[in-house]
Amino acid sequence: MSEAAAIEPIGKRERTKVANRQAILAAARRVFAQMGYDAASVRDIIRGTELASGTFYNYFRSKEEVFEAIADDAAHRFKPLLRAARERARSFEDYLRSAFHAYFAFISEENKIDGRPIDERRPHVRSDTPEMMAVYEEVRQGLEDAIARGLAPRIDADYLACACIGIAQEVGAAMLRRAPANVGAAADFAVGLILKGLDGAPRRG
Amino acid sequence: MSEAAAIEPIGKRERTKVANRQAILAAARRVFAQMGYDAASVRDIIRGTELASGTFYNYFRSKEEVFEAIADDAAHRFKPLLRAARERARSFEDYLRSAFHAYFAFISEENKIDGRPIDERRPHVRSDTPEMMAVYEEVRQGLEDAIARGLAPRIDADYLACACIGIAQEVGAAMLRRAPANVGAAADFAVGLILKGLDGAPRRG
Amino acid sequence: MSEAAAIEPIGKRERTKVANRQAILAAARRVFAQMGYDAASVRDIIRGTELASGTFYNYFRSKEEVFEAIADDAAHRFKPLLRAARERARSFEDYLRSAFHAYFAFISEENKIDGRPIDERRPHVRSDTPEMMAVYEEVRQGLEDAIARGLAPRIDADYLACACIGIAQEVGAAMLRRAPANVGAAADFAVGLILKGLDGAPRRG
Amino acid sequence: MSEAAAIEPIGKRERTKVANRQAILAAARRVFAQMGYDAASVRDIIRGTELASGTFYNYFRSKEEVFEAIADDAAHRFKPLLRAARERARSFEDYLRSAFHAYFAFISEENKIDGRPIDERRPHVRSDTPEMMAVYEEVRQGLEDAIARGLAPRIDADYLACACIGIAQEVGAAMLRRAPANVGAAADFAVGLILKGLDGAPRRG
DNA sequence: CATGAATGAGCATTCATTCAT
DNA sequence: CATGAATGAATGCTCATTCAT
Repeated sequence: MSEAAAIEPIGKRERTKVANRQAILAAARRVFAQMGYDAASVRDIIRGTELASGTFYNYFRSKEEVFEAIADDAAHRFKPLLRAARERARSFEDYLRSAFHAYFAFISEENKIDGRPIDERRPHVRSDTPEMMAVYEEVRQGLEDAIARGLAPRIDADYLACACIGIAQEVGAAMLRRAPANVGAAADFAVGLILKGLDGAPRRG
Repeated sequence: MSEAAAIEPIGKRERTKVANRQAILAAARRVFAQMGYDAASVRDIIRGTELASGTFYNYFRSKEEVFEAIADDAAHRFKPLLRAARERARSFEDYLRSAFHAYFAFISEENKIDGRPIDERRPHVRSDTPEMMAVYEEVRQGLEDAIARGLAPRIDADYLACACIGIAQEVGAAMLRRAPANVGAAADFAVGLILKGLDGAPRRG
Repeated sequence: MSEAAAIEPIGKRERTKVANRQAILAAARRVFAQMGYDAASVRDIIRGTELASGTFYNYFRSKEEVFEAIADDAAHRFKPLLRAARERARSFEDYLRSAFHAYFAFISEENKIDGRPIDERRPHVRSDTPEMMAVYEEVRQGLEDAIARGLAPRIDADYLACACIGIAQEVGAAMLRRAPANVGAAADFAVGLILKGLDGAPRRG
Repeated sequence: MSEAAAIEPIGKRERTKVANRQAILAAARRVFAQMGYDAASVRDIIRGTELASGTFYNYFRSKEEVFEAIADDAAHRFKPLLRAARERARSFEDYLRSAFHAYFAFISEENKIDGRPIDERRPHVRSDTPEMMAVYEEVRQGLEDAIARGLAPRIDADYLACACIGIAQEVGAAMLRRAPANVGAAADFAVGLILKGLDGAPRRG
C-alpha cells in the first residue's frame, strides 16, 4: 500500500486534472499556432480537446490566461538554455552562435504537433513570444556586456537586439519552411551575417 | 446643370462611388492601425465613415478584402519607389541603402493619422504587409542579380532576404518607437549591419 | 401623392420598426408578468415574439431597459388619470375613491393579454411598479395636503401611504382573482376601510 | 469512544449531518437576504458554507427547496406566536393588535444578520412568505369568528385579510427602513387604521 | 446604388447538477 | 456521506451579412 502510494501518489482525480490541463494547453498551442491568438476563440481551444466547454473555466479564466500559461511555460523552458549558452560561451561569437542555435532548436521543437512539423503556409502572423523576448533581453544584455568589455564595437544595442530578433524570427520561419529544418545551418547564417555581414554569411554550394 | 456640376462637385464629392471607396479605405486604415486587424470589425470601419453598414458590401466583400485593398494600394505606392531606387543605384550598397531608406520613410509616413504618429504600444503583432513582400522580392531579386554579376558573395539569397525583412521590420518598429523617427540613421544601421556585420554598423555617440 | 403621404406618412420600414418595438414590449410585459422580472431572460422575451434574437438589441440594450420602457409607459398612462382624479375631487374621500378606482381599473386593464385576464395563480411576487409609486406619491401628497387643510387628522403620512399601497396591491390582486373583476366594489372596500376602518367597509350581501 | 464522543462533539459539530443542514440554511438565509432570492445561486449559498458544492444536494434538491425549508422553519416559529396571541386575546381589537405586534416583531428579528438589521434599499420585491400566509389565514379565520360572534361587522373577510396582509407588508417594510424599528408604534398604527380608519390611527407629535 | 433593420450563428461565461473517488 | 471536477444547457450579447425599401 505504501508502495502503491509511492507509485501512484496522485489519485486518478489528480491525474486527470493534470492531464486535462495539459490537454487544454496543447490544444491552445495548436490553435494559436494555426489561427493566431486573436482569431482563436476559447471554443476553438476546447473543441481541440475532448472536454466540455465549461471545463475550460475550471483551469483558466480566459483565453488570455491560457496564453500566459503557455508563454510562461515556454519561457521557463527556454530561458535556462539561453543562460547555459551564455555561461559556456568562450567569446561573443560563441555566445551568439549558442543563442541562435538554442532558439532555432527550440522553435523547431515547438513547431511540432505530435512530433510532426506544423504546416506553416498560412498568412504569416508573428506576435512577440516569450522566447522572443528572452532572446531580445539576452542579446541586448550580452551585447552591452561585450561592448563594455571591449569585445564588440560601440553600436546601438537596442537596434542590434531588434535586428537579431528580426533575423531570428524570419530566418527561423524560413528554416521551418524547409523540411527538414537544419538548425545548425540557420544559426551559422545568422551569426555570420551579424558578425561580418554579407562576407561573413556562409557561401552556398 | 453643367454650372451646378461645376459648383457642386466638391460639396457632393462625398457621395461619388470613388469617394465612398476612399472613405472606407481611409477608415479601415485608421481602424486597423488603432485596434489591430483582428480586433477591428467591419462595424468599426463603417462607424468611421458616414456611410450605412450595408454600403460597405457594395465595395468590399469582407474585412479581409478591404485589408487586401489597402495592402495592394500600399504596394502600388511603394513598389515604384523601390524600383526607382534600384534604377538609380550605382552599387549594391547604394541599392540596399535606397531600399531601406524608402521602406523606413514609407512606414514612417504610413504610421501617421492626420499627420501625427500613432502610438504603437499595443501588443506587437506583425503580419506580412505587401510593402514587406515587395522588399522581400526586391532584395532577393537584387541580391541574385548582384551575385550573378559577381558584386556579392554567393550566399543563401532566400535567407538573406528573410533577414532583411526581419531587420526592416524590427528596426523599423524600434525606429517608430523613438520619436521623432530618424529614417536615415535607421537605414544606415541596417545597411551597415548587412554589409559588414557588427563592424559595419554605425558607432554610437 | 401628398394625400398618400398624409395617409401613410411613415414608410413600411418605420411601421415595422414601431410594430417590432411594440411586439417586444408586449412580449416583455407578458413574460415579466408570467415569470417575474428576475426569472425572465431576454431570450424568453424574444421567444415571445417572431423576431430574431439579435433584433432585441436593436431596440433595447438590456432586459433592464425594456423594463424601464414598460414602466415609463405605464407611468405615463397612469399618472394623468391620477392627476385628473385629484383635480376633480370635491373632498378627501372623493379623491381617495377616484385614486383607488383609477388604480384598480388600470391594473384590471393591464392584466389582460389580448383582452383576456392573465391567470394569476403563480407564486405571488410583487415588485414596485411605477403605477404603485405614483399611487404612493399621490396619496402621500394628497394626505399631507388634506392634513394641512384640516380635512384629515394629523397621522403618519408615510405609514398611511404605505398602507394604501399595501391595500391597493393586495386587494387589487384579490380582485383580479375574482372573475369578473369588480373595480367599483374593490374601490369602495378600500376607501371605506381607510376612512372608517371596519365600520366603514361595505357590508356583505 | 463514548469518551471521545463526549469530548469531541463540539469541535466536530460542524461535520454532523444536522449541523451541515443548519449551515446551509444559515448561508441561504444570509444570501437570500443580501442578494434576493432570484439573484442568489446555489453556488452563492455553498460558497457561504465550508462545504463542497456536491454536498448541497445531499440535503436539498434545489434552491427552491432550501427556500421552502427556510420558509417552513419561519412558519413553524411564527405560527405558535400567532396562536398564543389569539388565545390570550380578550377582544377582537386585542387579538388584532397581538397579531400585528407578533408579525412586526418577527420580521424585525428576521431582518437581522448576526443581530444587525439588513440594509433594505434594494429594489423592493415581495413574495408570499409563509408567515404572511399564516397572518392571512389567522386574520381571515379570526375575522370570520368575530363576525359570526357578532363582534365585527359582516364585511368581506377575504378582502379584509388581503388588506391586512398588504398593510402588514408595507408598513412593516417602512418600519424596518426607520432605524430603530418601533414595533409597538407600527402595530398601533395598523390596528388603529383597520378598526377606525383615519380617525383611529395614532396622531403624530 | 444607399440605407439600416433583421437575421441568426457564434462567443464568453455561468451555473445547476451529476458522479467517480 | 463528503468531495470537487466535469458536464452541457442556457444566457447576454456582438457581428457579419442580407435584403426590402
